Amino acid sequence: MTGEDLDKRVKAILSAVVHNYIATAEPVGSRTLSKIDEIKLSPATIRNVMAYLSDLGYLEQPHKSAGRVPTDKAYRFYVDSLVVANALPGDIKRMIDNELGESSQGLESLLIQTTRLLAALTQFTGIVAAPRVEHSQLKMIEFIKMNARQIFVVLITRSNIVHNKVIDVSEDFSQEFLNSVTSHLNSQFSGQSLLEIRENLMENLAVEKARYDQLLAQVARLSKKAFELPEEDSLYVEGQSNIVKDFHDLDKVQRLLKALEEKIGIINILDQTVLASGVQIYIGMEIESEELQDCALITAQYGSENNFLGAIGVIGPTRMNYPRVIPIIDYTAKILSQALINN
Amino acid sequence: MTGEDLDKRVKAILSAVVHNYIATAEPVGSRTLSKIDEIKLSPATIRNVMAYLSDLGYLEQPHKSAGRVPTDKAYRFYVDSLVVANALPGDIKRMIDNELGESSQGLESLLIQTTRLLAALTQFTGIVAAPRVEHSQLKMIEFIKMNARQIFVVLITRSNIVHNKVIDVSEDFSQEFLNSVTSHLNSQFSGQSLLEIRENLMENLAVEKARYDQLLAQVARLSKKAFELPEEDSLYVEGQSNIVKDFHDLDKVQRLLKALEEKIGIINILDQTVLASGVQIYIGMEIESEELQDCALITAQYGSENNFLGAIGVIGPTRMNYPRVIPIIDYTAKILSQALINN
DNA sequence: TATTAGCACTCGGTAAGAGTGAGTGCTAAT
DNA sequence: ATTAGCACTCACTCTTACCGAGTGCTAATA
Repeated sequence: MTGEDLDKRVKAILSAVVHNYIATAEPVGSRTLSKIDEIKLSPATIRNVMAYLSDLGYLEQPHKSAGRVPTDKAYRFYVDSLVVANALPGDIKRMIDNELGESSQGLESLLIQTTRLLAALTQFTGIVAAPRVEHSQLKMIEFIKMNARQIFVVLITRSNIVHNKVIDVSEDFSQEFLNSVTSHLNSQFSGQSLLEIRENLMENLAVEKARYDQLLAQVARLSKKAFELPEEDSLYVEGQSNIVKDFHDLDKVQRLLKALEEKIGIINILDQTVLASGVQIYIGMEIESEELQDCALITAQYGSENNFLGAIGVIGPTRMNYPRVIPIIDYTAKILSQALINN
Repeated sequence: MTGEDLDKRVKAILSAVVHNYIATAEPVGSRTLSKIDEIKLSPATIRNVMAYLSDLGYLEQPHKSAGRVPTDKAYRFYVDSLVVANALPGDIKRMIDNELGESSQGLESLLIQTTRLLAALTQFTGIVAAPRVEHSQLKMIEFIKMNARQIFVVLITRSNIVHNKVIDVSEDFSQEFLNSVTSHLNSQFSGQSLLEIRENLMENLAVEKARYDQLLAQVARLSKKAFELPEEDSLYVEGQSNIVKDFHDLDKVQRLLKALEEKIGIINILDQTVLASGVQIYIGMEIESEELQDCALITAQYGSENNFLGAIGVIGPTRMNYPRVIPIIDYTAKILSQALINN
């Protein structure tokens, strides 16, 4: 990304600054580095290197007589040079296993639990994007008549994920009739993605209309309604209160909370994650959202190898402890995926 | 509650202090009152009255040389003396009608939308407790077989509210068999509350066990699982970011956010509301929760006359604008109730 | 030639002191 | 019963001074 190829010693100092800043949240001075580190250099030498790193845009000074603070670029370097992520401590592993292992809970409560778990383990804000409906493949659909005007639709995907909703109808269909419609839909569309089904149905609808067959046209309309997609994929957010710890500016806190409430911006970012594989890290300006500056987003997709369903992650300050958080996200995504497959 | 019967003039001054404090969030001094109000009295006289009110516990001074601030007791007096609530402005009325009027959305999204609406209109934090399952009456139950080990249960109540979940079973029941079970359950239990049904089933289970009839015992276990209640009723919360505006203390903000995350405490308070009728107001210490001090909670139940389902409300600072907020809660609850009945 | 010691300089943060003003309680006059 | 007058309180703001961590630059050193 940035063509710079830094000297080994320069890299060591940059890493040390980032490391120290993550630990203390205080600007790092040359004296501190000279003392603490195995980089046996005098403060003066370190100052030279730091000035160099400032020129390259890796470090910043809050004001002239203060130590250095890492920029987004520095965090990016730091994260990229973390070749080996920390191993996940056994007790945390066990916590994740316990929380998500016991199955027999519905999708929704499983995802909520995952979100809470992420927040609790990382002490940041946990986010989980629910599986996207439109690309999932139909396993079966079922209609249950509620009353003359409403039908309850249950839709089960290949991944055993259940979606359901109520649709309004103008005609009073009998349950027997509904059953015949569903068995037809099941045999015709089973295995196709909801998006494909929708397209097929649109064609059908046109054909039936042309035929002037009242009943069939009604069935077509009914089916179309049943496969209509929800306006908005849902996002679970937990642990907002952790934001207060990390940002001491009330204004900043409010804008972050607002951004989390609006959800849509974050869903868009997570949508990218679902396509990429493994743990993804977005730092500061790499997140295109205005409000999420000074934040880092660590995410991973979940689902099975060839069928990724959604993404999980945490949002925290750019100065979060990456080596600690990354393996948590990674492992949680894996266990969640398993829980969904076993489902 | 407090036996005090205040002089008319004293009441006027107390009201004026509360009113002014709600508007400005600044401690109110005697000079301010003497100027602004139609109470044509000198600051000195007002000071006497204020000293009296301080003695009775209606007013407090942040420090000796500051104006007065209302206590919870003062807000309680103020709210109780609001005989006539403000009429709700037409445009707000229309907003509520528009947002909740258009039906054909599921229960969940309707409740979420209500929560958001409350937050948007009041600029405080909106909360909505979902209908409590256990007291609702069964209209019909339906089993859909997902696979050999899992069954999807749909449960529709008299109020046309749909609950659903996945249950795990050890036996591989056929769909036909499941249908026969549901038709039996429907005919036997339709109209009973879920709590009653559970009790009946427990008896059944005992009887069947005694009979050593393998199949019937299995059916009994299956039915029992189907009617098992969710561990926790759900609470929707929106507009947390508004908290930051009203509480300038970071620590306070964090504790409030935490309390909202935990939900259970707030659900308990709302449970009381479902039993009482009309708009309920809880001020400061009247809420038994530690974290919700300095907060007021305005709530109302929703549902039909003889069958209340849940409660809606807002949480804000005790110095919220009660005359403005109360009618919003009141009207929103009414429209939500209608939307659910029309459903 | 790379490193370091030395030094002048910067500047946020804290502390102390003074002045301001909104507000109070009390007393005496109306 | 009400009010004018007055001494007093105390948070807030502003100024001043000082401290110290940290810097950049230059000259000495290995």
